[in-house]
Amino acid sequence: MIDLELIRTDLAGVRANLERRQRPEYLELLELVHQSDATWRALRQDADALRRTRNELSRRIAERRKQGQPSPELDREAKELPEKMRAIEEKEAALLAERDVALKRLPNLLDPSVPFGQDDHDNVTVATWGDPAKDPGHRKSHVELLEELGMAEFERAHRASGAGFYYLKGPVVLLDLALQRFALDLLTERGFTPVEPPFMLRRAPYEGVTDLADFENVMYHIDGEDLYLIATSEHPLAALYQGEILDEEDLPIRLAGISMNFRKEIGGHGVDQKGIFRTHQFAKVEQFVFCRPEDSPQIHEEIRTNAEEVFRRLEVPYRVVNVCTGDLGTVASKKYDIEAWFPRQQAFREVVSCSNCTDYQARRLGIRLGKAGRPGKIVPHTLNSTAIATSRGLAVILEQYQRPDGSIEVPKVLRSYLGGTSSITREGLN
RNA sequence: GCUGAGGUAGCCUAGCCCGGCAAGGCGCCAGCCUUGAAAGCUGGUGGCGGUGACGCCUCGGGAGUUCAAAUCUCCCCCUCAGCGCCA
Repeated sequence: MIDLELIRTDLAGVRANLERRQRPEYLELLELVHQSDATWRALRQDADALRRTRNELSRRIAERRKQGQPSPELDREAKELPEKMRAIEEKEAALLAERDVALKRLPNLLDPSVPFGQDDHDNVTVATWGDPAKDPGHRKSHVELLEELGMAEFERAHRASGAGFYYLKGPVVLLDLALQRFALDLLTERGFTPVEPPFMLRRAPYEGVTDLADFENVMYHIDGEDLYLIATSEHPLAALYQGEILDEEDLPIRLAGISMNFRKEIGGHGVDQKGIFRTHQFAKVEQFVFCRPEDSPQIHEEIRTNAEEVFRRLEVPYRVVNVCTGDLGTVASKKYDIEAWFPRQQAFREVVSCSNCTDYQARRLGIRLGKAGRPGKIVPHTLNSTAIATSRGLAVILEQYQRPDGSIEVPKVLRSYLGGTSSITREGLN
C-alpha cells in the first residue's frame, strides 16, 4: 500500500510514477483516492463539530443530573442530534471506505531503475553466467526422461488429482529433497534462519501480502473456512510480524522459508501441460528479509547474489533480467528474474523471482519499526527471492545433466546429500 | 467439537455487576539532580483532522438501547485452558 501521506504531499510525483506502469485504471484509482480523501477531510470538520456539540450537551446534562436538577430542555435538544449526525456520519464512512478500498488496489511505486517497457520482451538482461547451449542433440524433455526412468506418474496423477499434479517416485524424490537441503544450507551459511511456516493463511493477513486479484486467480481456498493455501512461503513469512513493532536493532531479519506452494494458475502453455515445470503444487526454499528502508536496495542485490549462487553451484547457466515496468507485479517496486537455460527448449525460463517490495507489504500488515518501548512510524521494507523451486530446479537439472544413455548425473554439489552418489539410473542411485 | 476464562494504549493491568471525559504500573522520551551513570524527583509518552487555538476518535469487530456505552442487549471474530478426537 502506498503511503497516503505521499499522495497528499506529492500527488504529481505519485502519478508520474504510476504512469510508467501504463495501466489507465491505476491513474483513475489514484484520482479517486485523492478526491475521496479531500472530500472526507472537509466533511470530517463538520462531523467533528457536531460530535463536539453532542459531547458538550451530554456533559451539561450529566452535570445537571449530578446536582439533582433535571433539564428537560437540554434533553430535548440532545434528542435531536443523533438524527442530524446520522446522514453526515454515513457519508463520512462511505468516503473513507471508498478511499481505502481504492488505496489498497494501487500497486507499489516503481524504483527509478526499473526499465520502461510493455511486457517480458522488454526486460533488460543485466547479467549472464555459464555457457548455455552445448550439444543439445540428445536431450529429452524432463517428462520423457522421468517416464523412461519410471520415476514419475503423470497420467495417474491427472486421474487422481487432475492436470497439474504429479507423483514423483524413487531416487528423484531424494534429488528433490537434496535440492531443498542444499539451498537451505547455503542460506543458513549466509545468516538466514530456516523457517517452516503455516501452509495456510487467513484472509486478513493474506490481503496484506498479495495482489487482491490473486484471491481469484491463484490461491486455493479451504471450503467453509477462513483459510487459503499459501502460494509461496513469502506470504506467511511476511505475515509473521503482522501488527507488531520491530526493534531496529534486530534488523535485518533474514528468513529462509521452506514449504509446499499451491497455485491455481489460470491458463497453461502447451509445452508445460504435462510435467513438473508448471504445476499446482511445488516445494520451494525462499529468502525473505525485513530491513530498514535505507538498506533495501543493498539487500535486494544480496538476495539476488544468493539466488545466483544456487545456480552457479549447480552449474546451471542462467541470465538475470531486470523486469520492466509493464511486466512487474503489483507488490514489487523492483524485480529481478533469474532465467535458467533449458537446453531441450533452447530457451531461458524463469526459475527465480527476486523482489524488493519496499514498504508495500509491511504497511498493509501494520508492521512498524521502533526501539524497545518506543513505537515509531517508520515502516520496514520487505524483500523476497526464490532460492530454489524444486519443480523447476529438477526440470532444469534433468535437462542439463541427462546422459545419452538415459541416466542422470548428480550435480557435484548435491552428491553429499545423496550418500555420495554420482548418478541416477533406472536401477536407482549409483 | 464441548465447556470455561479472556481480548483495554509498545507491554502488563484496573474499571464492567451499578452507564457520565480510560485509573495505575513497566518500558520509553525530556527535564532536574550528578564529574558520568544509576537511583530519586517532575513532566511527557495511542490514532486522526486542523496553519493554529483546539477538536474528534480509540477499550477484539459490528448492530442496538440511551442525551451519553469499555460498562447494558444482541450477533460475530479471535486467543488461552480443560475435555474429546487425532499423525
